Amino acid sequence: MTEKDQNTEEKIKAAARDLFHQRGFDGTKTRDIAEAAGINLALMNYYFRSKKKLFDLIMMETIERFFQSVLDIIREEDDSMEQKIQKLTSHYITLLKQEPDLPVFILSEVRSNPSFIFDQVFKDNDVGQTPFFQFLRQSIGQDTSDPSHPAHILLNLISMIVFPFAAKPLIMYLLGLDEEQFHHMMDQRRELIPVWLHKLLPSDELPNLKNHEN
Amino acid sequence: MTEKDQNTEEKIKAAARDLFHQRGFDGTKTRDIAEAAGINLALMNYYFRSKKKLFDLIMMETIERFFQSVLDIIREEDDSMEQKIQKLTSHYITLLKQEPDLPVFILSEVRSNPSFIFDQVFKDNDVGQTPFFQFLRQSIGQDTSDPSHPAHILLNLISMIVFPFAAKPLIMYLLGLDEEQFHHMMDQRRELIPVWLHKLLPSDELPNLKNHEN
DNA sequence: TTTTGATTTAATCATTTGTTTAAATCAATT
DNA sequence: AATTGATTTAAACAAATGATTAAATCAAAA
Repeated sequence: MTEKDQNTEEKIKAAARDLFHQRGFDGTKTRDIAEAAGINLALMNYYFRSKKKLFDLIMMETIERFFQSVLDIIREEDDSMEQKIQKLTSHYITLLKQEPDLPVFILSEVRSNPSFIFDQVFKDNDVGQTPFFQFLRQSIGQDTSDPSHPAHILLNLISMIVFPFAAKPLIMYLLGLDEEQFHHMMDQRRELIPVWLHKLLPSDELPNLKNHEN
Repeated sequence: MTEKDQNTEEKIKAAARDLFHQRGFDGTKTRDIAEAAGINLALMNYYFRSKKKLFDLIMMETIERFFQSVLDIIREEDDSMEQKIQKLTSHYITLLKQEPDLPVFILSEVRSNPSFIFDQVFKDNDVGQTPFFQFLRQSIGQDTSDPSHPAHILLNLISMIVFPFAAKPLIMYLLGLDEEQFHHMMDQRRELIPVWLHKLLPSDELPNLKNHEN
């Protein structure tokens, strides 16, 4: 692996990542990747064996990058639940402003491949084994018709953060926004979502979400 | 157009709709459609000219079907805003429980084609020309940092309704739900979302969303 | 400088994929 | 029953697509 080779490999990965994120696996052609990376068609197979293997690599890196932050933020024991919510909201709005294609890419590729993608990524980092998620799953057994049930509240948090980016072109079209106005609205949601989430809870103490702090 | 012909045409459309909704345009092969419909490959071209034309037809019908209800519900002048919210929530949760593929299908196909899909559908029904959307667009010019700004509140409503279905496989995986538990949670959200939305507003009168009723 | 191994290229291959064609079949009318 | 037009079929085509090959190029080591 000389300097140039590494360079070529990275150029291919970067171009492939862009295209896969924008157009998905089926919508991306090997010749598109080669052209976007400025390399010979055969080099894609030389470095990554096949389109599918390249895709799997990028998919794994993408999922890992996307979900790693949840872990980091949730595990920080010095933060209160409110602080965690603020950090999650802020982090993901920043991320999605830069890469608005991520939600639809992940969701549309997950519908074909099922859980096996996540088994791969989550078994190493065991997101699911976090006290937070254990608490969540255990609470599923209980009455989920409670308006402040943790599963619903979490769903609402994720929905309010992610959906506007997933539906970005549609929202811009329907509300008649330009790129700048859209970003401005998302910046406002960075402050507003924690406020809204707080209103969804019965008291100031967030009794249903607090499980291992204060 | 004899009885049998109409039948064939409908069989093709039904099979194509299923496959396009599940796998998108690029992921659906003409031979898959033929096999699923139980017809000869050439009949797809005989009845619909090309895969693209068949797709465009189905896309238009799907979008129209999906958004027609918004219009019907929003335009009903005898309903208060709270009633409209209840009707919207209930209607779309019923629809998405039956067809959970719709959100990802629409969002992933819209990312390639831009607004031109909606121009087609919305110019006839002029969703955008509804007093509701005119009010919305006009209010964009004003201070959108207001926590109860209509654009944000509407975004939250749509997000809370649609996102859980868009992310259905992921949510089932992370929360460890089976199909029945997931549907049960969605049924609960039918009642809960209007309650939550109400909490996001400053007073009982929903001052920012009421524009042409009581 | 020569050698060696890695990298890059142009050309080609085999398969998949969307579409067409010409003949066969069917169903209604004469 | 024969005719007519619509529908269905099997076969084939051309282009697109993912992958491979053999030769050319390059860069470092001998």
